[in-house]
Parts: sequence; C-alpha cells; structure tokens
Amino acid sequence: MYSKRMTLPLTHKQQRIYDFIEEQIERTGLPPTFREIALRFAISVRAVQDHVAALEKKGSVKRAKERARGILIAAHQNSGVKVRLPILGSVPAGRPVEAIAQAEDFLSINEDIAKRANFVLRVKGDSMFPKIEDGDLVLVRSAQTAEDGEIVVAYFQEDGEVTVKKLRKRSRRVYLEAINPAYPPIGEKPFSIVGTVTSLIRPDLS
Amino acid sequence: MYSKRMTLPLTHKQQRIYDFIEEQIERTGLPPTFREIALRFAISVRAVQDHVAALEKKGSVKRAKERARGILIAAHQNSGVKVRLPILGSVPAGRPVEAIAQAEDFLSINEDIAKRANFVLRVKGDSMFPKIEDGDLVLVRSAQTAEDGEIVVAYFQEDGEVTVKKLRKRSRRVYLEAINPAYPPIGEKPFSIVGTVTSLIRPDLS
DNA sequence: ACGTTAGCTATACGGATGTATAGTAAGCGC
DNA sequence: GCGCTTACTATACATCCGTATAGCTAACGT
Repeated sequence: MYSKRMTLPLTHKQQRIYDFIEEQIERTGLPPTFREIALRFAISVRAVQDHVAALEKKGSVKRAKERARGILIAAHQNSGVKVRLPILGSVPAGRPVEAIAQAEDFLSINEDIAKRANFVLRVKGDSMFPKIEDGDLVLVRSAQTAEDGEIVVAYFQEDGEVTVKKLRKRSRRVYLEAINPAYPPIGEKPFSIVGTVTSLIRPDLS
Repeated sequence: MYSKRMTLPLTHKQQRIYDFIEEQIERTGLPPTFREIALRFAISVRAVQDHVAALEKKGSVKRAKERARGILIAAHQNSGVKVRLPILGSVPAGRPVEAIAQAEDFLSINEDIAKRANFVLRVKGDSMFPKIEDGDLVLVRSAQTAEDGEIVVAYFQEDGEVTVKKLRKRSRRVYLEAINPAYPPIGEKPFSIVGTVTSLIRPDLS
C-alpha cells in the first residue's frame, strides 16, 4: 500500500509535457491526444511520440496503446480507486438511503478510508460533543443493526427526523444516547437504524 | 457550492449505459467511445448516440463534442477539482516540507476541504487527546508563524523530531502545549513551526 | 388520429488519431 | 569512433471515431 513512486527524473521538456497532460486531465477530464500536445508545444506529432515514450519508460505515464487519448498518469493508477460518496443534508425528506439521488454534494476520498462507507452526513448540533462537533462530516455504512456502544445514524419514523447518536443495548431496553451530558437519552420515540458511523472528517479544526 | 444535482430519472437501459460509462472511467481512466458502448450492449452505434444524447439531456453526462471519448460524468465536473496531498510519515528524516518526495501515500480529497493544506501527517501518540487521536490524519498548511492557541506542526532542530502541539504565546515565552494533561508543556528545546493544522480525518472512529 | 419518447438498424462521410518510415542534429560517456 | 539519449521534421496510412441520413417498431398521453 505504501508503494514509493519510482519515477526517474525527467528532463525539462519532458516535465513540461507531463505537466500539460496532467493539467488537461484535471481541466477537461480527458487526456490530450498526441496532436493536441504537438499543437501546444508547436512541435511535430512524431516528436510527441518520442516524449511520451520517454515518459512511459521513466514510469511517469501509462499507455492504453492504440486507443484515442490513451495517455494516463501513472500515479493515478496505483493510488487505488477513488471513491465518491454522496453528502446528504442533515434533514433529508425521507430515509437518507433513499435520498441519495438528491445528494447535496460529493466527497472524493481514498478507497481505504471510504471502503466501508456508503454515504456521508454533515452533522449539525453539539449533542455528540466532544467526539463529533458541529459541521463535521461523518462517513456512514448502511446497516439495519448495530452493537452496544456504536455510533449510529438513527431515523425516527414518527417525524422523519435523522440523528447521530450512540446506541445503547441494555438487557431489556435499546435506546439512543448523546455523548454531551446536556442532552438526555432518547428511549420513547421509535426509531430504526440507518447505518453506523465509521470515519470522521473535521473540515475546520479550530 | 451545495448545488443540487437535478438529474432526471433514467430508464433502465439508460442507467445501464450510464453505469458502464462510469465503470470504464473508473477502471481504465478513459471514458468509452460510442463504438465501445455499442459493442458492450450489442447495439448499433447510432442507438448509442441516442442513449448518450438522452443522458446529456437529463443532465447525467456532459459532452466534449466532436472529441474522441468526449463523454464525461456530469457529477465529476461540478464537484470541484480533486486535490492530491502527500501523506508523510510521522518520523520524517528531515523537515517534512523537504520530505514530500518520499511521501508514503497520497490522499485524494475535495478541494474545498484541502484547499488550504499542503500535506498530510499521520499522527502517532495521544498527546493531543481527545482533540487528535492516535492514527488520525491531519491536514497541514505550511507556515512559519502561527497565533496563540493554534495547533501546529513543530520541528525540533536538535534531533530532527516532528510533533503536533498547541502553540502558546505568552508575553515573554513561546512554548508548545499538549492537550492531554499527562504530557508536560515543552519550553526548553528550540523549535520552528512547520505549519498549522487546518483539518482532521479520523479513519477509524471507535 | 396524432405527437412524443424510447429504442433500434444499416450505412456512410470526413476528419481525428495512433503508429510507422526515414531521416537530421546535438550532446555525453568510454 | 561508437553507441546511446534527447529532440526534432516531414510524410504517410489504416483505422478509429463522432456525426449524420433515412429509416423502423412499440408504448403512452391527449
């Protein structure tokens, strides 16, 4: 997993061409064609072939040969698949799992962090302080059940509200508990578990 | 920023084609050509044109017209540029900013979260508990100075060690403070500030 | 009945595109 | 001198590829 990039040093011209390829992918979503590179640097197509071949030999790019726009950044390949998770609002109309189509935004994050998660919730309020703060993003794995002590996303059928709380399972009772002692436990309102919180992102650490 | 995706509902066939496009981009790094889609579903190229036109009309994909492989997932476009930050080990040989070339791994995350950060550190130890826990990833913005109360990455010239602590500026003294009261403040060893911690990621919330 | 949408075929055009052949020129190490 | 690398031109070629023309069937709503 912690594979070192072993890209041999590039010449100035090779670096400029590599940067252009990277920038084009970033900007347009598509790698450039050989001719687009040739046009950009005002050189012949054949010269670009040589440059790209050099970049491939040095391990900076990978080729999808004989395919249009088949120049790929090597670092993009071995860094694992990026996962895009939908960020749901804190007050979805229905059950969050059904509201994914109306996602507010998407979070892109490495697979190893997000692999167990299905969606992301932006948390409002301080009921889980200090573990979870207002504005935090929590990665949620969809689940119908959870163990005692796990932090879960719960859905109240009554009013359609969604909340993040710690699940408590006692001999006879199952209830939700806030970490912040200012909030009382919730035991009366019927709820169902939507998922368990696996990871946390605090965008603004104060 | 929180632009709602207004993607109209897709038919079954359209969804299957959309999924194929997404999967190809994920797997090969390149969007498929019209002919590749046609081959996959054993239909004519013209039929694919109609399907892709429908996907574009419904807002699911964007087109780079008249360009090879010019089918782009709409959600990838408006979600901002993805930023790749180097993850540095917790015990870099020199100053972390100089150790970026030996990055262990890379973290891909949305621009709005990472925009102010230059690199990522994996934190070891519990000196900043409960704000920062063992194994957390902190996003760091390179800086030579910081204000009182900010969480900073400090570098001890003496032994080359790097640590994450809260910066304290008193009338005459500048020192580092752990949040965990079990750790005493550090005031003697000379240090320099490498950067300030802007965001936090807790991969495994227990 | 009529228009609209979904879904499809067969075929064609022209430019885009990767690849290749055959060179030229300059610099470096041995 | 020789081999190697870097960097480049001009030109050619087959096929890839987006686009387009001209149709077709079926389902649904008004």
